[in-house]
Amino acid sequence: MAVTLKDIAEQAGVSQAAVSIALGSSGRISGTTRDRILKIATDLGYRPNLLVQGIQTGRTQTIGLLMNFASAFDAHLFDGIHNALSDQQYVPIVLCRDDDHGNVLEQIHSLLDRRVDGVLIRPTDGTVWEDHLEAILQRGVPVVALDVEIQAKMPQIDFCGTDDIHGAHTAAKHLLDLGHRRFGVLNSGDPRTPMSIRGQAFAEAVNATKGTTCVTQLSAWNGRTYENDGARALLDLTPRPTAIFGTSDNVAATVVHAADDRGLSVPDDLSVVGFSDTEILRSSRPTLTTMRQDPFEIGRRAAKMLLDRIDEKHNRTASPAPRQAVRQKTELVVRKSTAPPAGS
Amino acid sequence: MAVTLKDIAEQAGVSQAAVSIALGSSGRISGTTRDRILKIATDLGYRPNLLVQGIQTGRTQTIGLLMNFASAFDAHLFDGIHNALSDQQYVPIVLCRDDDHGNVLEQIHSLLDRRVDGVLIRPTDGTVWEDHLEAILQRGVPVVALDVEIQAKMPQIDFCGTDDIHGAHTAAKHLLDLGHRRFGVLNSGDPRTPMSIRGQAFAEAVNATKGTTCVTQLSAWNGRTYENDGARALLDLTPRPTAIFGTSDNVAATVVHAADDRGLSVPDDLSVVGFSDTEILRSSRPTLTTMRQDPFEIGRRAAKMLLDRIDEKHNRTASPAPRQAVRQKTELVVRKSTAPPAGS
DNA sequence: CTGAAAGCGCTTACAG
DNA sequence: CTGAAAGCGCTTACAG
Repeated sequence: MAVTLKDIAEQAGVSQAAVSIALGSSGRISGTTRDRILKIATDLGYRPNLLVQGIQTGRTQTIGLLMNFASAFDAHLFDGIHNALSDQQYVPIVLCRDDDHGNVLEQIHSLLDRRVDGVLIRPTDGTVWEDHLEAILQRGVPVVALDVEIQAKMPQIDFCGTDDIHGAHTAAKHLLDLGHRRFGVLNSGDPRTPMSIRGQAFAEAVNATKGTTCVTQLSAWNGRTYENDGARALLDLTPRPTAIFGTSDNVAATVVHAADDRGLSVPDDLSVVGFSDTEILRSSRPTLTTMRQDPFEIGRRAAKMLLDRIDEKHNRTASPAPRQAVRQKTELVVRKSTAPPAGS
Repeated sequence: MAVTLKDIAEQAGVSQAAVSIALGSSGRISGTTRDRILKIATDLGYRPNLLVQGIQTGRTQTIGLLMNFASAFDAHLFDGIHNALSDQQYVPIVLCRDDDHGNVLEQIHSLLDRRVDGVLIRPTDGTVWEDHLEAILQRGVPVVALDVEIQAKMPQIDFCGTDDIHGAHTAAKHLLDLGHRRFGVLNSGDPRTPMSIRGQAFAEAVNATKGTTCVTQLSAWNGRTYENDGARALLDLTPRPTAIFGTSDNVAATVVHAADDRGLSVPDDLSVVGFSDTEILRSSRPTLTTMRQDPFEIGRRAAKMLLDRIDEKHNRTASPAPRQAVRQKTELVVRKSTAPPAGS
């Protein structure tokens, strides 16, 4: 069906090996025959079979991507990854946590069986990644963690994500500078997630100032949205916090809504800070003060790190570079949801 | 490195072909040796090389997926696809429109070169898909269109999406029943998109009732969010519409915001209906009346249709089934953004 | 019922 | 500088 090297070889009157070499980069074939072969290949619409090349060269130009999609943040992460990959003719096989078939190990094997050159993984949910990653590392397949750092900082696994601690400190400073002293933090469950890291860093930062209080609440994630319960609990405190740090824009939005339900005005009665600067919330009322992340750039950078590792593995020149952990800085975006506390 | 059939054959003292047959389904090997071979395979941790199997059998257990991610709707679409695929040990190579590398044809070749068994495609943006799809169809690779129907209804391309016309009619009926007669429709650019189809169907439905007016406006999509300009233009009409149909939840949200900016109350001064029932907007204020879609089910169904076509192709029993076009019904969800017009 | 051989479409040593 | 051969790890006719 498809055109093969053999077809070209027959038309050109040379061996199949000669065609393979002519089409390859290692200019081993004289200019004139080479041009002739190339022309025939083009005319016939030749396309290499990447499966065979993969077997032969040990490179499939394919990576595995393990991540879930829920928000616009995730979408941008993917766009960045896709952008870096397509620059180098790579494509991703994308697998996500599936409630019915939660077997991560099987997914990893599914990637390995297809001989992916590397794996990009966003290690969310409670999975014990350290165990599952064994299979990948044994095969010598590079792995990069995306957005969420793997708890046991394995020396073979690079990381690319956000400087959550710095971001949370900046948010804390913003609110402290405005004069706030009673804080609430709205967090999510898993201690490994960026959200938790932010929440802890925020609490540390405000606690370093005398005369402050800071109460942390958890917000339940039902798989699709956050519940309002955590936000309500914070607003029911006596005395009520004057400022609440939402560890993501989405939980921050639940605070705004809960305040609205109680007739509290943001920012007059309550200041709210989010984290991410997701576009979808840019039109929220009031507009949200937040720490801007650049998920596209995180995705792009992470994919590049992975591609570099893959190259490194094939050009066995020097010894491999040490583990890299890139943490991108966030930027404070002040909008209408923060103000000095009432009566200050 | 990896365990091969040869390794197993040596340990078992049989030929490599025997191992291949023993591991396959066609019980051609006697029970006792077969069990022995299976045990050795398990002990050695044998995993088949799917690249080789792909070359050999013509099936890679891999499909190509061409779609962009932006909203939660897209994420659910993907979840549904993933769910159906993983049921059958399939994985998707996911490619999306990339502003810098917009060459769809190259992406298609990139999939074909990797010998995907089928392609699932969401034919958004202005691309002339009919042309690009040639390359796929020539190879005999099945294609299913997802969510957006390809304009020229090619007989080889199945479709799975939403019954937009029925949904728009239902929305129109809801507002007409409430007593509205002056309508606005907020739409998006491309006439092939579901949004446009909904807008037209809505206008038709209300125009079928005497004494109604219906003005359509376009809302600009800046690649990440919708601008408010279209919504403002509708609110500036004299007389102002009493009800606006947003052809997606996101544009409906811009209407609510624009109304808010003008001090108009929803639903007292203005009724707004959305389309999709995206979770992220369930917490909007006021909560939005909308036509609920089930993107998970659309994705799942579309992927199943594709897998069926792939099977059909390999089990050349009967002649192929005719083109299928599945349009899922939507459900009207009445919330707080719709009410009878003022003064009625 | 089982083994030896051919073949899938390439690349890469190895001879001339 | 070029051709013929071997090999990647499988599956599937084809002989015994």
